[in-house]
Amino acid sequence: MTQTETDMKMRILYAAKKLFSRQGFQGTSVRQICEEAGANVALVSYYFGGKEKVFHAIFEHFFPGRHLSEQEDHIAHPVQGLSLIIREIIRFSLTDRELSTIIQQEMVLNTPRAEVVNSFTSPVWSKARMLLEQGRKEGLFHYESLDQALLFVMGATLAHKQIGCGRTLLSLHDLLVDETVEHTLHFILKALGAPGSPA
Amino acid sequence: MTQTETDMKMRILYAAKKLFSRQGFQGTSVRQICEEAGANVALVSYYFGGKEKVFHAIFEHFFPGRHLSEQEDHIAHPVQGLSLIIREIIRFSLTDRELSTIIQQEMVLNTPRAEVVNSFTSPVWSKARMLLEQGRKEGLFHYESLDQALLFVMGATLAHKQIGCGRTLLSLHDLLVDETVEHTLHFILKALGAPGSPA
DNA sequence: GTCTATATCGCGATAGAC
DNA sequence: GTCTATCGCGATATAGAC
Repeated sequence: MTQTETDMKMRILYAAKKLFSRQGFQGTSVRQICEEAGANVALVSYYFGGKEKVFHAIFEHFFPGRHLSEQEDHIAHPVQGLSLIIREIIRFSLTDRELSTIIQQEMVLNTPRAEVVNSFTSPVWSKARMLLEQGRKEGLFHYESLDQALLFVMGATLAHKQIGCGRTLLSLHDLLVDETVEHTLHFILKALGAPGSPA
Repeated sequence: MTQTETDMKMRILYAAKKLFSRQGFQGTSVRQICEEAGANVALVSYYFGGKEKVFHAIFEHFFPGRHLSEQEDHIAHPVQGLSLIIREIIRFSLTDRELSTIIQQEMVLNTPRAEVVNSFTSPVWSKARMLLEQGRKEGLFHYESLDQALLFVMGATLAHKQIGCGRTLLSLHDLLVDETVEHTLHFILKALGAPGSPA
């Protein structure tokens, strides 16, 4: 793999990631990607073997693979463990907004590609579910239905992604990462009745 | 407008609504819509004047126009008012899942159509924002940032829509409307420190 | 009001020159 | 490794028969 090959491959990858996040997979043509990357139309086939393969390549390249799953094993305590997961998810989705938008798009549209995406994301939520359940047994969390609790946590955690509609409703248009993380975590822990959350 | 015209128009409308929600606007062809509706391919142009117009027609037909905006005026009390809004939004999005999915899709993909959608949905959230602010002044809600609070409320309210990924994570695959409404509301009010929410 | 047939377009992918 | 030219397909939309 020469330097120029890597270079052009990566430029296509970045261009595709950008355009997919803004227009969706279906709404983005190979021609557009190559124009954005300054590459010839044929190079997508040459380097990746098709548009679909570009999508997969983006994922394998940019998804923060073990970043979460390694750390979370170290934390067995429900409150701290759940907090870590939520923190990392928000941090990721606010840092690589393009990739997290792509994930959301595939989920919402229930694409064939969504299953691949799911295989990356669902282990994390599965861990969150475990911690919620364990935390209730230990008297740290208070809720009626585990399903409803998990649903609530997911919704609150991914709130900022759902809000294309709210952009005009918010006075600050660019969310500060740390502030968003802390406030969201605060709301969630309070809702779950976790110890240490002020009434 | 004859009965047969209305009939076929509506059949196309229902077919399009169904397919748009499952495959997205771009992912659905006029041919598919007409096959689903048992109509000829040319009838979409004849009745509506194009695929895009079908989308708008769906919206004008099925969006619960005044259903919310009328009622909410009657309630000035922040806790009760916000509760009503949240209740109605969840109820709507669980009742007409097709339309609410379409709304979500257009928002996420940031389509030109999203702006139209926004004009229907944003007044409701704007009211919610007002009630949040007013509620804090009256000492009923407790939060630091109004933006972050609104964001949280929106995320939690629309949680079930965001969760295509969670389908395998939940043990109950069909959410009961009333149960979901009550639990979500409970979580939100507790997170906001509203009076009457048990610690 | 509904049909067939067709015009026009843009897509993804590739063969083959360089 | 990169280009041009083109193939084959399926899309929307419409003209015109019935």
